[in-house]
Amino acid sequence: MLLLQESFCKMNNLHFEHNQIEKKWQEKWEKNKIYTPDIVNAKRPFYNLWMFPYPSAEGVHVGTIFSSTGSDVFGRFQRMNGYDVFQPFGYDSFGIHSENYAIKIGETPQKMLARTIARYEKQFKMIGHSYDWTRIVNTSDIDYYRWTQWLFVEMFKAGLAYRKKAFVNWCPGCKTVLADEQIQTPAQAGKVPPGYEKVEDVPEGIKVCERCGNIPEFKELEQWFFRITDYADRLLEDLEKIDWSERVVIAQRNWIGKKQGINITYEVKDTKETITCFTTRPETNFGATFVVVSPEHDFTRKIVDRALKVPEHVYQDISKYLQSLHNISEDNKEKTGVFSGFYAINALTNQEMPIWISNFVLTDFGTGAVVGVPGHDIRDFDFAKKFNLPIKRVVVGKNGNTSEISQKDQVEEGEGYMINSGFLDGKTTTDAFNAIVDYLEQKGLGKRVSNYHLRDWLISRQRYWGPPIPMIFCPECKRNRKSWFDTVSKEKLIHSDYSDWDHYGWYPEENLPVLLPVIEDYRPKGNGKGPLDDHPEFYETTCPYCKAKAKRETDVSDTFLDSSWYFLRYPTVASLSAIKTAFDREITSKWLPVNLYFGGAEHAVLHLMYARFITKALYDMKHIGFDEPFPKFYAHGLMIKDGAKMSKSRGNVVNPDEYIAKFGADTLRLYLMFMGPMDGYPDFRDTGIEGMKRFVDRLWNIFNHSDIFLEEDNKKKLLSLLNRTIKKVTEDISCFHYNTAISAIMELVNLMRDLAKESARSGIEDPVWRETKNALARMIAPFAPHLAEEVWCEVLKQPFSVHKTNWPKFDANLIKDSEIKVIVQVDGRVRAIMSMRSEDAKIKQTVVESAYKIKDLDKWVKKSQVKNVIFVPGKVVNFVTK
RNA sequence: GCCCAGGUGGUGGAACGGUAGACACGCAGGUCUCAAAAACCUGUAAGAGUAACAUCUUGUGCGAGUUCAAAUCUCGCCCUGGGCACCA
Repeated sequence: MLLLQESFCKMNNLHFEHNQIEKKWQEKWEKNKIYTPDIVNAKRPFYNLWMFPYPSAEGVHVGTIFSSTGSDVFGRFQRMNGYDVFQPFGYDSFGIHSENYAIKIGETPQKMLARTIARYEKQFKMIGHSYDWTRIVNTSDIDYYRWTQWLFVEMFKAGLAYRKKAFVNWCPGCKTVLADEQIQTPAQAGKVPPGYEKVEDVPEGIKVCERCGNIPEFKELEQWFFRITDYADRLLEDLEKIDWSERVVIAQRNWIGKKQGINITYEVKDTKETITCFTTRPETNFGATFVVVSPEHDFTRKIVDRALKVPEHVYQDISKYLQSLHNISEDNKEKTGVFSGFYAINALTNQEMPIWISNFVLTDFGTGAVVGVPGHDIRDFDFAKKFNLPIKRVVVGKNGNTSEISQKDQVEEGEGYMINSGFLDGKTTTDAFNAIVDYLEQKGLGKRVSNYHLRDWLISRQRYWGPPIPMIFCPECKRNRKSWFDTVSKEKLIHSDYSDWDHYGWYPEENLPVLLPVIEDYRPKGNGKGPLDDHPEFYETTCPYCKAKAKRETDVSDTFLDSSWYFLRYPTVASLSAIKTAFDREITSKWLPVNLYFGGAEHAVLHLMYARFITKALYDMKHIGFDEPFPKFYAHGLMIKDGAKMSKSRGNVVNPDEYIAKFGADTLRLYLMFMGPMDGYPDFRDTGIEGMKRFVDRLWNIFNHSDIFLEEDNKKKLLSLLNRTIKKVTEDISCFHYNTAISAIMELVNLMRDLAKESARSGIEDPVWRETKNALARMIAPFAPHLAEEVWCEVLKQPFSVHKTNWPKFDANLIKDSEIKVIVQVDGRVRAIMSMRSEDAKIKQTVVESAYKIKDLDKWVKKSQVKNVIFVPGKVVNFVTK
């Protein structure tokens, strides 16, 4: 026995030689294509999708691996549950990130990407993910972006793409347009804008260019837009029918920002003019005392143009005021204003309300005009105070809750007076709202409307590295106009947003792609045009319809368009039909919608919104048969380092390569998954990874112990824990609680280790021991795929591959313990723990009786004192004396 | 200002009405060794208490409440992280 104990210690000194073993299996998996499902004939398709990365120059960091491993664990789990798992991989390689880095290192994006993609592939293969490497999608490939262009054309044909002048973010440092996501707070960007010393000195609300730290300006440019606002209601309503992480649903709901209200039209005294104001609180309109229009409002323009006559001194005041606004910088949010000289009539009260012109009102929200109800709105109140306008409150009945207003006390001090609207008494705010809106609509004074926070999607980029927008401007052509009429409803055609829409035509589908030419001067120019605008050999063309001289669009599309449909491309990409279509109809209906989408919550209102929109548009065009791309989306958290998001500019990026080399991919995977819950924000520290390496070695040692003889009770003990572990691990993986799944496995391994120590015998292996190892190898497979495969094939001598075997099943009968613990409480405090037969523990009388027999219990309670006994079968008995 | 997610040992975290701190990391002591590393064993919320056990008390950001029983449910605060924000 002593000798065997010694041999156990020796055995425990075995190390899992990850370097050779991991590489060996990675090669064998790829060679045998075990992760490549039969796309056409698969019986139980499961599309397991991870948000594809953009191949950044710094390579993969551990934060990326935290996320991708989370997805991979689930894919491997489902594969072992008998699904034909399709887990593809690709690169979001067209776009501003890639281009910016190429500029920085003075190389073309094409050259730079060839290198970074090769590096990414190598790194991802080292981690041992079960990707189908035969179906790579790369958004900058011609075979991909020709279909992105096709998608653009389809959107245009459906009336969902249009041009208008718009203000865009312009970085004076980089001399280029910036995407919204490139504008960050100085703290996020880690950059201090010019004129400030430290990040802390910069006032709140100022955002900067993530690259150079300059404060972006607004610049008016003519741009292509996608009409996502047409889908606002559906994007909102369909949130109900998808199973997404709740926080992402809430983020989308807020981003769409639907507000129901009414546009009330007021007549302007002594003119034929009217002013329409949007309000969500019409029930308080009896308390309206003024109207404010924005400096850009038509009414203001009419005064400036002297179409509306005002006394000369008023005109001068207004001119002076408008002039002063030009000197106010973007970040100066001080409210100023000037009286317009006119009055609007409140039809509800027949009162005259002075009309003011002020930067208090936003031009592009609602109608650009606001009715001021200072008795019920804090900002209206501030405005009224500042310019000495009257303040009125609307009386509220007992049940009404209309009067939650912070400045109530001030108002009641005598600043204003109360009036009774008759619409509020005894009503809730909603009832009052509906009553007044019905009333106003009947009288023809207003119209129910909804306003949204969501804006149309600005799709043009004055950049080089993206798909050229496949449009042609033909000064002559009328034929396009005809086609345009055929496909688009009249209502959309007369939309004032179109400037010269009737001269734009799409590039015929059969002529796609519009190739992005290889040019040397690909840097952004800073004059509001893309680099392609310097290349007549690119933009000079003939109209495909009338053969007149025409000009190509020289802007490229937003990178989010590339990623808004990539999941449709994956299943088709390796097939023959991929040359002829963006996505094969049949294959698409077999594999989509995506069964599980796994990715970061940071894309909540960008990628995830755009992808839903494009899917709905394609559904309406009858290209696909579903209108939600991701019925199930799991939002994982984000790995943190030293309290901040990992990023190169912060210098806190952790490269996984050295950890993989030193500890192995399995150890790193286990470590990352064990750090905390998948939706958390774990701070990466390498102090614990050695402990995980120890666990991997311990596992390896356990598997290499076969000389184990188990006593009967140990056998029972092991079987019971094994089955419980299978149950727990199965449940935990199903809901992405990987950290507790791993700890359950650790508990099983700890028991095995204890048993191995006391049960070593030479030449005998207990069947229970072997069964346990067999199940353990399969349970560990999603987390440590290499170790599991090595053990499965080389130690347990099972047929290749563990990743294609069945997930272990538990036997509910073996989980039941014959002895269970019952907690004995007195007044809710634990005073004893009884061990008893599980059948007995379910019977109240038996439990109570045995509890009374416990020595020392009378220290806490006497039978005579007990007023009540609470009994939870098999768990608790509580003696209540109070 | 609004919305969301969180506050549990020295650390990451478990438990999410029924033994708070599972599982780890770290630390301390020990075994083995000439020594070290590796491996293994023991201890580890705080306090009281004991020769040593036993045992008790207090503890899940703060304050109330519901309950036989609260980290968990309810209400009100405080703090941290994230998102949105001149949105009428």
